[in-house]
Amino acid sequence: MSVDFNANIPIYVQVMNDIQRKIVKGTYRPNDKIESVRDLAIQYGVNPNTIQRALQELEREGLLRSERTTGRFICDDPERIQLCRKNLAAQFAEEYLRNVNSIGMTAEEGMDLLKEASRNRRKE
Amino acid sequence: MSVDFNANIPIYVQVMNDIQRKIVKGTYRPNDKIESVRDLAIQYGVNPNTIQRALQELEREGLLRSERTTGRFICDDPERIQLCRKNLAAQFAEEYLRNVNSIGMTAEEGMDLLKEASRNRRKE
Amino acid sequence: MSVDFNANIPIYVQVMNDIQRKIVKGTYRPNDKIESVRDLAIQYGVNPNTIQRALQELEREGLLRSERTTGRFICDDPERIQLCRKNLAAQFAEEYLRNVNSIGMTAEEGMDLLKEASRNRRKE
Amino acid sequence: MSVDFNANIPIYVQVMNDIQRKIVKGTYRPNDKIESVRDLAIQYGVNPNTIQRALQELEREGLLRSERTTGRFICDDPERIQLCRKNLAAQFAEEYLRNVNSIGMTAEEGMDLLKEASRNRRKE
DNA sequence: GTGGTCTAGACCACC
DNA sequence: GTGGTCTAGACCACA
Repeated sequence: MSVDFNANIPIYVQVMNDIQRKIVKGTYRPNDKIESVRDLAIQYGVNPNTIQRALQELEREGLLRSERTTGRFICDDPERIQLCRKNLAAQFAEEYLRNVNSIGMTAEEGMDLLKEASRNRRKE
Repeated sequence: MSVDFNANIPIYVQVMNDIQRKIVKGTYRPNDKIESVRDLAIQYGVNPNTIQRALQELEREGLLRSERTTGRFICDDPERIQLCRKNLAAQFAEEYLRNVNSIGMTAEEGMDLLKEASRNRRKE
Repeated sequence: MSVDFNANIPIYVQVMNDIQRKIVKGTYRPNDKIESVRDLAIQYGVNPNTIQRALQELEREGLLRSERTTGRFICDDPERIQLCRKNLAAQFAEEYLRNVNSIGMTAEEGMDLLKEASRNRRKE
Repeated sequence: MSVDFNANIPIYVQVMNDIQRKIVKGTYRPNDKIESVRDLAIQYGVNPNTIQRALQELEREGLLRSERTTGRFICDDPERIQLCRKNLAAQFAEEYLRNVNSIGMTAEEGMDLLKEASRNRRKE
């Protein structure tokens, strides 16, 4: 649920991804006002500048828009969000296939592997 | 096939992953002698220090062993390599499930997505 | 025709420019009564404070005068308005020359460029 | 030649524009190494972070590329730079036409105005 | 109170 | 020495 700050990946990217996923998942809905930079900084336990940067990147991607002095808002175009969701999903699948392929597995083996992993997950 | 150096991931990690995958994939076979640091540096087009570090990490994981004067060799224990392969594969699957989940997809949807991506790949 | 609120330029400046241009263009004629702050706020879709500030600046420039209880009026001196128009025009030309110059174009090339842009505009 | 810091425009944008123009103008040539962030910060008399941001934006536009630990380089694709130059020029012309139009001048009057301004400039 | 900009200063991995 | 990240803290215009 929360974000780990252990990794090699810059914090602002982690925050960015987290928010992006909340948008495409629907946790944030189109046209919602997002929390202020300062509030998000407290929530994530990082510096406001770090949040600022994450939000700027999302703005550039068109998932957010900022209205000066009133706050930042989730993009109000559901299609754009859906497109982003599809892109993300395709990206995940592509990465997975590339990964299994790189260790000499066919896509079919990759599918079986996934089924098993999925079963294991359910048990936990 | 080759390694991208655009990414944010340190080059030595990219090299390390590439070699690791060649080992579990069988491109390098158990007990094979691996190319010299100097040769690998030329192959990958990077600084020898970078190769050095990548190989050190692989040694630490037990996939390589170095013999002082004769060079570095692939681990001669096929089981260890198989284990590593399984671990990698499980890791990939786990990551994929975590990803699709984070954008509100079930494992089933993830499977379908994968099938489609797999079909698209074949066409290319 | 209308005013964009995307830009980085403060809204009150945008409004100010818009009104100023309407004055020098003749949309507002000398001695005309301008709409009330409240009405302009509705027209532009912004906060009345924003309009208030824009009008104050125009007063300072002498293009408007306010009469306490009856409202604000366009300056009644046509010469003053003409002067303002010339200044604006010269400012535009100066800026354009500075711009093309900064990317290594001569004034002549700038003229040609303009002709072409003018043709393209007409087509749209 | 130098950059003014009076304006309302953020410093990083001013720096960005200045460098962009030097690139399209040819002051920086394709594949040139640009000065380090620290050096540019001294040259422009601003904080290194400010330079950092300006360069990042230029990278995003594809005019620069950064190679970790070795420095930043001007884009090595002359076509891309030419394209950028044309875009800038068209943008300037478009802006000028919009401006003169907004005060009720035709494109022809705008051309004449420009000729005059150009003559005045030469005299200075 | 909001987003935006800027500074000063620090630390890091990489080469 | 290079780019990159992050923090802490400040100030500003805007509504």
